[in-house]
Amino acid sequence: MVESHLLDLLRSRFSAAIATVLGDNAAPIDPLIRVSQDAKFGDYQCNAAMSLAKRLSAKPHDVAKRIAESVDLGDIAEPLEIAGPGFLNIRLKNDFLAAHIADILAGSDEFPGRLGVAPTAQPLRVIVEYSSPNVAKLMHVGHLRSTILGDVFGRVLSFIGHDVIRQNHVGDWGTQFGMLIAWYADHPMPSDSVDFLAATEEDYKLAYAKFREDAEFAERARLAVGRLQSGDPDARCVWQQICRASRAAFLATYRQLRVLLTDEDVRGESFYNGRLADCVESLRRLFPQREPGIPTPSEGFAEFREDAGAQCVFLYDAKGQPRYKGPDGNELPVIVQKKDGAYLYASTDLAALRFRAQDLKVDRIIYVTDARQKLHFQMFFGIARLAGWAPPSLRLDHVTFGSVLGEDGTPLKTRDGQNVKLHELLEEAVARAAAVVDENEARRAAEPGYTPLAAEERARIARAVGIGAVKYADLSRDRNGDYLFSFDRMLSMQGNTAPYMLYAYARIRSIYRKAAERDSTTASPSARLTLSAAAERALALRIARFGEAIDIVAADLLPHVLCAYLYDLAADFMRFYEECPVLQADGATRASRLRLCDLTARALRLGLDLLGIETIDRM
RNA sequence: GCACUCGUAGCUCAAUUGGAUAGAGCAUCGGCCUUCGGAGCCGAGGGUUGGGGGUUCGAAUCCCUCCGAGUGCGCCA
Repeated sequence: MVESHLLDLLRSRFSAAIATVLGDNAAPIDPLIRVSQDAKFGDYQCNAAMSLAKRLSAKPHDVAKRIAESVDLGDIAEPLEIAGPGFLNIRLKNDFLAAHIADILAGSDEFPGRLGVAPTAQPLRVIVEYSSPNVAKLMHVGHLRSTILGDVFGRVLSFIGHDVIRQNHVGDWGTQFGMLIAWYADHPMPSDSVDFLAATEEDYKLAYAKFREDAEFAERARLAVGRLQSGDPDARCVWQQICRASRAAFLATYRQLRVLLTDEDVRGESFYNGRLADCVESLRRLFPQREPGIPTPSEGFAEFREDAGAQCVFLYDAKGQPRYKGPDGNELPVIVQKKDGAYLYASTDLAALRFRAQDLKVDRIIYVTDARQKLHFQMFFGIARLAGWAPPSLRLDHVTFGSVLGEDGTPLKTRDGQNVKLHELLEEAVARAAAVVDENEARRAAEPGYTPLAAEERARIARAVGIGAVKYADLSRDRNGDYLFSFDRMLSMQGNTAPYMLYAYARIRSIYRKAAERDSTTASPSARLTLSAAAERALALRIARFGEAIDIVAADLLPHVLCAYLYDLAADFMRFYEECPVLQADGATRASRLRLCDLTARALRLGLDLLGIETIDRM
């Protein structure tokens, strides 16, 4: 086994030592290896002694001593230090650390370009369902987090080696199309321009107003729903035009956002239309009303029955009590078919899950939607499990996130209370970034020997910084909470922001440009690394820990952990940059430092790429 | 009423899922430009982790209980 991470390596060494201490037939114990919070406690620490003390009826300090005597770290760490009640502080040898990042991470290992991250031993087929905007409407801030987060999950899981299927579950079906079809029978449809969605969104508002005022129009709209669903060519033609133009607009936004979703990832609600009736009938068969007196299974059960004219599934726990209740205290059903016969999103989600499990044969489905839909997903997962459509081997995750709030702490809206259009928000971010770039250029123009940036390159930088800032600001927060949107903070150079990270990267590129100008010696892959300065060592250790962050993001779907790592990496580099001259250093030191720069740049670029953020050589 | 999320420095956020003296950025105050990009770096002050109990070697983290904020709860998605 390749112990690509230092953490893995230490775990296995300490597990062996603890096994020795405990004796032969003891169950394996987690060695509790943690990263030390303070450099004076070493690089890592083993915290197992305290918890083992009681079990061995010995003093924690003595247990720590026995572990320290048993563990084989001669080649990788300085002698262990026992501190406090029984902490074992581990300080890696400089030579080992240098060799580790040079050999394992530099691409001479079996996973070149992966910075030491090995592909998973158990690749799974994973669906990531995200973004999911509504056809005939502009995307707004409400779609931002799902789109950005879902894209990172797809990138990271794919990087880890899983077979990722992206699904854009767009809202392209439903009663609103009746109104639009009826409306466009009397009015021209907007052309497939960039403003198509803005126009259809306005038309929808007009159609909806007319629907409520004009009984004749309302009737035609209702009939149009039926015509669409029964495949009437005219109705379908209008619908298809709307869907096609909408998709083109979505794709433009995805390109702008550097999101990987393509036209082929679109599998809208309409796709499942033909499967809904069978889905509901299957539920009716699977969940008959229970005879009284039959013992309830431990996992609970479901009942299918009509209630107030709607076809419903009711969920019960192991005691036969309703799992969910409404505000009136009555049991709360999942409605799978309305009293007028129409289907709802619960039926669509169930049909989609069946399709994915049976036809796409996936091992895991990740739904990226906001936290407000939590109850829906709990109920829907519950039905899918009880129906057997989601067997225990199929992992289901509802990845939730909070709302985007404005500076006043309320959900982000325009002054007139409208949703903020996504393209407008992104354009403003790029415009603000461009202003900063221009300001910086104007200041630096006075510097001797400065070659100004071409207008085209300035624009490219502004896009990378502006879009990167919006994405990074979102991703760097723990997704569970709401998050305060602030252009000023996200475009700030200080702190955990995209510009700070991009600046660190650009500084490294600048060193390489300068090195190439002066003479041709840049980093040679065989250069020996020496870590004599504190800043060199700290940077090297940070680089070696790249895989730890990736592991956490992949396991817990928490991108902010990767952001925090990259911030620490960039900050470590900045300190190194201040303390350790690279190009002025001579011979071996210079080669070694160039190597550190190269590794830092690679880690930053790969990390940011997994976050869907573009790096730039100058800014 | 029930359920979920959250409450950490004046502000915006972390805390490797139970580890040592709770860390960053902003703001405030003070240092560093004849050296590779100062969009930078270093330092100082700033905390009863909403309150109170409990669990244990050890709690921001787990349990109970109050307080406060947000969200959801039958035919929208």
